[in-house]
Amino acid sequence: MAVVRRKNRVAPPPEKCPLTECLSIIGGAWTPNIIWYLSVQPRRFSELKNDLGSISPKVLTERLKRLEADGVVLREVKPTSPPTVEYSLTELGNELKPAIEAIVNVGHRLKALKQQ
Amino acid sequence: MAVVRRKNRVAPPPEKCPLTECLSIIGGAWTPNIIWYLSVQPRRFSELKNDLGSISPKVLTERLKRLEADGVVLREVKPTSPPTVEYSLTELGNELKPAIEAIVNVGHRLKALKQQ
DNA sequence: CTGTATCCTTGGCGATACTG
DNA sequence: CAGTATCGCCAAGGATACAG
Repeated sequence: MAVVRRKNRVAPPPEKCPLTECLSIIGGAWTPNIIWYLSVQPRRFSELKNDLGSISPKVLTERLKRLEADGVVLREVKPTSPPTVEYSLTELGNELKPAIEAIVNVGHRLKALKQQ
Repeated sequence: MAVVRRKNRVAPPPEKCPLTECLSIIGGAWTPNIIWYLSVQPRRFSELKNDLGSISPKVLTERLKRLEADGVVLREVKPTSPPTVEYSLTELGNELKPAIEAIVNVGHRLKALKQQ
């Protein structure tokens, strides 16, 4: 007796967690950074490679193909010499920007807090 | 001659990508979902385990310890019988909510677009 | 420049059993 | 209930070389 018991929970989880759809797109190493750089301006393969530092071309190709298949990134071959390829965000890709920016904002705040 | 060359890029990448800080916290399997559920209400270990479905206790422990060390999650042992432990978001943890919600919103939109 | 093709490593994660 | 302790896997990612 006199056992203290916790109150029963009233609310079950309010909604099955709906993160999966979006995370399946922006998940994976480098992907958020790629979207971040493309959100600033369209960029070429080698420009992205430089932006990202140590990414291997294989992985960059993989990510870009995936993003293109998801309708997030547009790939355009320019008739220049030598041929160049320009990657940009599609309209759908731009919908990801608020999410990325929210992450960036929190990143800044966390960094600030840590330095205190 | 008459070689078509692309215009030089004016702007270099505007800012070193600032995603790392935040992604090091919400990155990793299950982590965003844990924050998502905790953002609704404080929850116990086994409640989270149920919420998350197939997560193993080992991984859940790992994640919670990490989040606690990052100052994102608060762990409180309640003097009940049997002893229970309640996890909740700290003030810092609440700062992650906008990012999570942005991801959720995009997830919904992507899902809607795919179904068309 | 823009990728492919191969090979190899690692650590994140799952499964299971067990403890206080 | 709330976790540890072990074991093992395998797929994501890195390194490198090569091709159109």
